[in-house]
Amino acid sequence: MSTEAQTAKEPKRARGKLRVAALLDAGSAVFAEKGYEAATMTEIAQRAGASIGSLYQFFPSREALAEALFNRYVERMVGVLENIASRAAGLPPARLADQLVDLMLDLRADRDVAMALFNSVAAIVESRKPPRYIVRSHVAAVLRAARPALGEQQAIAAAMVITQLIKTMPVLAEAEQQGGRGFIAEARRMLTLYLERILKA
Amino acid sequence: MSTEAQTAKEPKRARGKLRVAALLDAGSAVFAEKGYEAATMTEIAQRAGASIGSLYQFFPSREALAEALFNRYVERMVGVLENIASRAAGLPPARLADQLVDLMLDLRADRDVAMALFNSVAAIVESRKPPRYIVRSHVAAVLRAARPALGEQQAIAAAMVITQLIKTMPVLAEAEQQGGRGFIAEARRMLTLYLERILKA
Amino acid sequence: MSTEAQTAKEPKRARGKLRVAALLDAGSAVFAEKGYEAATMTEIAQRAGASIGSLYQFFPSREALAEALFNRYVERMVGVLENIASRAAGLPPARLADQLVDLMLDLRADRDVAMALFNSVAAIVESRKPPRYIVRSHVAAVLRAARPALGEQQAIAAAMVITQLIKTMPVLAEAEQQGGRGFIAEARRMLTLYLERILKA
Amino acid sequence: MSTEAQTAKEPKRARGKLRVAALLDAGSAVFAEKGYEAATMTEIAQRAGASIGSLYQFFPSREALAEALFNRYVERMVGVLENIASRAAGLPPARLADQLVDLMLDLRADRDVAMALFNSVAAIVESRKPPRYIVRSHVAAVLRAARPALGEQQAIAAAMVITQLIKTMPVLAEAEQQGGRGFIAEARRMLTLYLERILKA
DNA sequence: AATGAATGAGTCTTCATTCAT
DNA sequence: TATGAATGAAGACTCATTCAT
Repeated sequence: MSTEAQTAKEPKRARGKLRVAALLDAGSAVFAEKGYEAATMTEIAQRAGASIGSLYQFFPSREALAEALFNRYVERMVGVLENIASRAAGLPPARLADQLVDLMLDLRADRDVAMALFNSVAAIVESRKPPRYIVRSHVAAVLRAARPALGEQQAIAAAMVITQLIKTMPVLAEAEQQGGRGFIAEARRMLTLYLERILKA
Repeated sequence: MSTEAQTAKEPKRARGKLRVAALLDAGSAVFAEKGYEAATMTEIAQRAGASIGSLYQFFPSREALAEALFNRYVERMVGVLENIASRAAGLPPARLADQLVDLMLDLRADRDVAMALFNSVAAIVESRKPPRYIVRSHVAAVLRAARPALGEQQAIAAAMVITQLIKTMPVLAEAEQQGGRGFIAEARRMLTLYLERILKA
Repeated sequence: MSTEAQTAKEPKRARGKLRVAALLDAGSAVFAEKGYEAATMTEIAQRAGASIGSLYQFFPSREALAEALFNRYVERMVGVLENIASRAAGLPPARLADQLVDLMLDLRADRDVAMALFNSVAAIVESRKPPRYIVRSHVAAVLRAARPALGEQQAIAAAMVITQLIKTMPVLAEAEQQGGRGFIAEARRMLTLYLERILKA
Repeated sequence: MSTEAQTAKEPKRARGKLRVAALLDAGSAVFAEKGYEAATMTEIAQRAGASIGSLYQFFPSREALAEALFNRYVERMVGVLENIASRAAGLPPARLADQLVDLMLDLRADRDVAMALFNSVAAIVESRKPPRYIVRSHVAAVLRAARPALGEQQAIAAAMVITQLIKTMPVLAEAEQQGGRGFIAEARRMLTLYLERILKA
């Protein structure tokens, strides 16, 4: 209920850091598999090889764990987007489209957790602006790096749609694993067509 | 293996039919608001003005209710898509894009439930092929109605991506309600560009 | 809770009698299969091809149905025992033992329900004396018919043990169906030995 | 098919062991009083002075508790029977009969639970062979200890009937408490007569 | 009489969280 | 710090029984 999830405690020693990493990974896996509500702290602790008490030592509530996981996702995402932005100038649209598509394919696992958590966790939902807009604004930054003349409003609107489109990559990837053909290629095409229009002189 | 959720029971009297309709609407609202796991049968019954026993009379499990709701969504979606297909021949790409975008905006409420359920309900996940592919294949039918020369494989791949793109409309619509500008217009543009390429002679 | 189970309503017409018979048979089957607590009125009605309302028309409570079933068992039992008593004079012990053993084997199905109900139904438990002692006293009557000189107290004590022994016949019969050999024969032997001693001049 | 009830969890601390003992005793009492289906986990927990959560900590389901109780019964039974077997050689039939009768009278409480559970619990019913045959085979071992020349098949058949007979002791004992006379004595007589025949040279 | 919808108390079971050891 | 036992509110689901049609 209470909106303000206590934040995770910083581990002071190496042993603690390992434990925290294991707990985050376990949480990531379980949340992704079962969703936020259906995931249980007990299972997360078990999968990390820790006791339930130990889990609560570092993450004082399930919400705190979820938030930590979500932040990790946003940080990784932002890291990659900044990297893309730094290399965006002069990149042909098709190449830029590839980078954005591959970004989501690479971070697929992270995205699964993020999705599972996004609509469920109060602390995340209420601080919605930050995470959602952070990613979008970094996509906008990529666009403006590729074409500095682009207006800010236009960059934001375009970034919004692009963000939504590339978010669906994991679904397409899975559909291909199930035997589908050419889904991701088609998405690259759609994105390329759009970028050509947006970024053209 | 056999996760066969018992299916909804058909009401045999007038009163029952009204009840079922009210229960479906309540379920739709609650699932959409809270997600599958967090939604409680008690709240759904209350919101429909029924007792918990009455809810279980017609939907023998939460899963059965979810499934019924999902089916309702697919049916509505298919209905509209068939309608679009019947009028697709000769329609300019921009018009077709509008129809597809508006479809999702109109069925927004239904789609919210569908999203909430899709990844959570075993019965739906397991029968995933039908629902997911049903919508996709109807989008493909629209494309082939607009341009009969389109190859089947290509129609399917394009339909997949288009389906994913239009699925994000509700998010864009909500973002606009929160003050954003031009998101949906930008999505129409992306889709139009893509359709022009796909459907061009 | 209330100890006094309303008794079953008498059907006035032929159609009603058929229905009652079907309900009793269905009740017998379901109680025997699942036990008193686990048996549900709904299933009993269904198995009899009747609606739940129809079931309650004739048996105003689950307890009333159980009691009717139990009475039917006692009546059948008593009927056979009276028949045996009428032919008991001069019968060799081994023949008498056979009759008693066969009695239980023949009424096996009835006995399964009776067992399922005996310890569970308040109305039966509280009126315990009648049913339990009725059977026992009829066994005692058989003994005294076979040997009139037998004292009443002794006849009762012997009848008690004999009753308990023959009650186990269904178990032995089932064990033989599962591949066991000679169980019932051995029971006949035990009973014969005992009767020889009890009935000898 | 696989009705594998999760089994009881072993307590790892002293406090847990006390709890488990109290829970087993409470379960034993309640199951014996009300039968498997009618016994509620809430009442069992209350009677053990524990919270419902505490009960489920060690017995993850009602079935698991029942199974643990049943196993305890079989173990105790087997313990006594092995003791009897070790002293059976040369014992006169009347003494052996006494031992077997007293065994059931002593373990009366355990037997009441066992009876309550035997026909109700899937996990027990399905593993029926082990428990049922374990007791029977230990009775057979007693017989062969008393008379080594006894054939194995004959020992088993006799043990089956003897097992069934002595199982009825609790009923007889209760009937005597209600004012009856000589029931148990008569049962001893029946068993003695049978053993004299079975064990005679 | 027959039918089936309505009710809601009561059961089992789960799980986040706290705390003693 | 680590562990695991304790707690109890909460939720899914059942079912005997009643009643309107």
